[in-house]
Amino acid sequence: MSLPKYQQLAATMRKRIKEHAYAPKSLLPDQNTLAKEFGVSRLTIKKALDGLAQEGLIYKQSGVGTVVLGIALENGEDSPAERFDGLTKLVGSAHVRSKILKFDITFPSPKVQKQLVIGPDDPVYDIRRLRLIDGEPWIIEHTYFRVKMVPNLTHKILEHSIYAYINNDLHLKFGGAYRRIGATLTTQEDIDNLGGKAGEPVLQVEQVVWLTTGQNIEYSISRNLARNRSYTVLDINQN
Amino acid sequence: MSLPKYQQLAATMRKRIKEHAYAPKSLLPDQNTLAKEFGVSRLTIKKALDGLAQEGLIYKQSGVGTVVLGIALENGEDSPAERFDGLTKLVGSAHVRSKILKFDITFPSPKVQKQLVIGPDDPVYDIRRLRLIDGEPWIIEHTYFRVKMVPNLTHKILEHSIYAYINNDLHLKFGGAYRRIGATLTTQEDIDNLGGKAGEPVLQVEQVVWLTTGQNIEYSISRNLARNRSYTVLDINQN
DNA sequence: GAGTGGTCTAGACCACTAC
DNA sequence: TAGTGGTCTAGACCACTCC
Repeated sequence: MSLPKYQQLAATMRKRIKEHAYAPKSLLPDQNTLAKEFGVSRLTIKKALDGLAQEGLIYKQSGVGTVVLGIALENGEDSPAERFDGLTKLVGSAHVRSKILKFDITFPSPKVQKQLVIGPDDPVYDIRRLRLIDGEPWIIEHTYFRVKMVPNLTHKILEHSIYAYINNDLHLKFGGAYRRIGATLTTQEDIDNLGGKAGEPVLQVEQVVWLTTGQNIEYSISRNLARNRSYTVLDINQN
Repeated sequence: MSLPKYQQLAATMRKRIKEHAYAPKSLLPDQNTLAKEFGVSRLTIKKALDGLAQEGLIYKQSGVGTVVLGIALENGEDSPAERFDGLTKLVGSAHVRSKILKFDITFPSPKVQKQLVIGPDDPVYDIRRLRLIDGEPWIIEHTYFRVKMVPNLTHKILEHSIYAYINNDLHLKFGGAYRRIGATLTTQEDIDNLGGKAGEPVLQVEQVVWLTTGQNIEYSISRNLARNRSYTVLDINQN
């Protein structure tokens, strides 16, 4: 337990809320009372509550108090952090397999140059993988990595988790991603690999991922049959 | 100017970053230096920087410093706050018109009961609107509001902005939303109203909106032709 | 070892809500 | 008027990175 106090407090409070030790729609004890109970300063309590507010578990209103919401609970743990762990960690590596459809090095097309903010002479890996969950075809991923930033990719790595390689072996950290979600129809490749029919709707997620250094590392397009997966977002209104 | 100091500081720093007074990829002055420059405590500086980090403008690394990223800039201001202002405010009320396709009161179906967490006897408005931007059909919205929470809806309100009515007249505040984005094909209604063809892909956004009190207020399904609009997400990796 | 950001405290004042 | 959460300070110690 070397977590900072405010995170430990947040965990405790989260547990109490989920176990309804604090009833939904009721007011939490005020921050001074909580500070005394836990033997910490009020600011530390506030910081813990700030985190819970961002998760949508509580709502704080000056002059009134802190209300227990308990809504985000029902919509299935949608921790934003998991978004950067890749499919393998999300579903569990035991269930995911990858079939490599293409593994090339090329110079980037103008579109890829623009997305990765690189010049035409900066080579990229051009990868196409079919991701299977429990043997069922699920997603086609078309990914471009800068060779300079993700060197020495191998078939072996591609068959497992690229993200694990980037995090654990290259020690690179994801800073964020920009995603565009759209609807399209099946292409011949979708039909061949995903088992779709002609004219079936397909959900497409286009994304640019960058590191904490601000450098773009990946541009990818993921496609799956609409009946297999949708994209969910939990949006908490700050202000 | 009655904004808190840390927000004013954040605004100043944001401006400096966007004007490249702090060059991208360079290190910001350290927090103690900034605290002296602005004549505030270090914690206030940190709070300002925390905000900028959440926007994806900078990245702070303990033991190193604070790097200027300047990436989110290019992807077009995607302020999450705007998500709760509705289409009218997003595009500008001068450009938006609404054609009311349906305006009823009914008892909720089992599905709507589940989404709004209400009983079968709690009446809801059943609204279908075609939203037009600059005269062009854009989105079909199928919306359910609890009558108890959004009383006295009129045709006049529906033709303008429901969200403005909820915020300004009812003084209710949105707490958050849960959205599911999926891909489907055109229905007959889409073809009739959006001008789509049969078998064309449609982007569908299903959402449940709740208030700061935790009560669900709205369940809605929005549909638009995939060629007209996609859904974008900016995702910053916390940790 | 020097410098960075992260955490934490004790105490203070403020704006807001409610009665 | 009393109580709430929001802000802010000055000062302290820590873990971490880099030289």
